[in-house]
Amino acid sequence: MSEVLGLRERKKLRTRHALIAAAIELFVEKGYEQTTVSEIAAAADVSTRTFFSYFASKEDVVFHNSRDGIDRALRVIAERGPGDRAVDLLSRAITSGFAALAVDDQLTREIAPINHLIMTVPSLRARGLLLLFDSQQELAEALHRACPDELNLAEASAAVGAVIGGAKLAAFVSMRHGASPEEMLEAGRQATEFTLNGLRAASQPLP
Amino acid sequence: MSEVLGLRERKKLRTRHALIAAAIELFVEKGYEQTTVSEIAAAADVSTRTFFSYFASKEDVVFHNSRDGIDRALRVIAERGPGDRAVDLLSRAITSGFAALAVDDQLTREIAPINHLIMTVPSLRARGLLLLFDSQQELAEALHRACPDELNLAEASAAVGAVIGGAKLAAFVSMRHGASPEEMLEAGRQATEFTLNGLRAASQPLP
DNA sequence: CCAGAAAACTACATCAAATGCAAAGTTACA
DNA sequence: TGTAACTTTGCATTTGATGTAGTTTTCTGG
Repeated sequence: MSEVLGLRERKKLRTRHALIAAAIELFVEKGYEQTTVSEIAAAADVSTRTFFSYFASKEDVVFHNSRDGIDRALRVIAERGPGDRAVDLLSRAITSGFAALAVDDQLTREIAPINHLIMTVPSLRARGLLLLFDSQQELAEALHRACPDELNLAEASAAVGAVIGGAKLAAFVSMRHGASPEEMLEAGRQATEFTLNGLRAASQPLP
Repeated sequence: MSEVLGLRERKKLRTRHALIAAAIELFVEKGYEQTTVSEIAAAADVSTRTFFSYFASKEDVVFHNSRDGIDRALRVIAERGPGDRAVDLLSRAITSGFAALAVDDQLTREIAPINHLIMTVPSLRARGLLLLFDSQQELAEALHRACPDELNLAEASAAVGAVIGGAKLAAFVSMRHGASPEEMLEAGRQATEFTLNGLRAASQPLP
C-alpha cells in the first residue's frame, strides 16, 4: 500500500501543495476574483504555465479535495450489511459524507475558509453545486445497485436527491441568516433527519 | 398595463430577440463552446461590444427566461387560500413551476433545445444549478412567510430542498439513461409525488 | 421642423483565463 | 555516463469580459 515515491513524484506533490496553499492564502487575503493565476504561480515559485499543468482551471484549486466526501459515502454503501435497508444505508452514507466536512482535527482550519469561499463567490458556488450534483448521481446509482429489490433507479434518485437537496438548502439558508459553521452543519443534519423520516414513513406503510 | 413602446424600446427589444435567436441557433448548430460572442453579434448585426450591453455574459443568453418558473411558483404561494396546508401549497407551486418548462404551445420547440444545452454543457449545467438553488431560497422563504405557524424557516428549507432536489436528480438520471423530454418530466413529477408523500406522512402523524 | 439632451452603438485598448507548441531543464535508469 | 522520459518554461494565440471616448440615433419641447 505505501509506495516509496521517487524524487520526481515528491517534487510534484510539493509543488501541488505549494500551489494550493498559495492560492487559498491569496483568495482569503484579497478575494478570489481579485487574485490572478500569475500571482498564485509566483507565490508558489513556478511559472504561470505550470499552474495549468497541475490544475485545469483556477476554480479547480478550490475543489482539490472534492471527492473525499463522495468517496466515503460510496464506501459506506458498498459495505452494506445483510440486514441494512436502503434508508438506513443512505442515512449512514450521508452522515459519513458530512464527516468529511466536519473533520475534528486541524484540517478544519483549512476547510472552513474554503467553504466560506465556495458559499460566497458565485462562480465557486455554481461549481460546487455541479460537483455535488454529479456526486448525487453516483450515489443514487450505487444505492440502487446495493438495494436493487427495494429501490429502482428512479426511486433511488428521488431519495438521494431529496435528502441531500433538503440538507443543502437548510444549511445554506441557515448560514445566510447568520449561523456559525457548527450551527450550519447542525441545520443540515436536522434537515437530513427530517427528510429521512419522511422517506421511512412513506416506505413502511404496513409494518 | 399595456404600455405603448417608443421606437427606442421597440428596437431594443428587437435587438435582444435577434441576439437570443442568433445565439441559440449557433449554439445548437455548432455547439456552445465553439460559438464565439463575436459570431453571435455578427449574426444579429450588432457589434461585439453591444452584445455585452444586453447580456452580462455568454451564459446569460441561455438563461434569459430563467425567472419564469420561480415567479409562477412564488405567485402560487402568495395566493394561499385559508385552508391550504404547507405541503399542498408546495405541491401546487412545484407543479406550476414545472408548467413553465412543459409549455404545450410552440414555445416547446424553443425550450427543448435550450434544456438540452443546459443539461449537456458543464458550465451551463453549473449555472443552471446555481439559478435553481437561489430560486429555492426564495421559495423556502416565501413558504415560511405563507405558513409561519406550520413551518419555521429551517423546516421550509428542508421541505423545498427535498422536493426539488429529488425531482431534479430523478429527472436528470432518467435523461442520462435515454429518456425523452416527456419521460424526463414524468420522472420529475413522480419524484415530486414520492417526496411530498413522505413529507405528508411525516407531518401528519396523528390525524 | 429644428436644436439640444439623452440614450444607444461602435471602435479601440486592455486584462485575465486558458490552450498549443517547441525549447530547455530535470530525473530515471540501463 | 549517456540517453530516454518527463517536467518546466516562455511565447504566441484565442476568447470572454470591461473601461472609455466618440459617433449615431432617438426623444423632447419649442
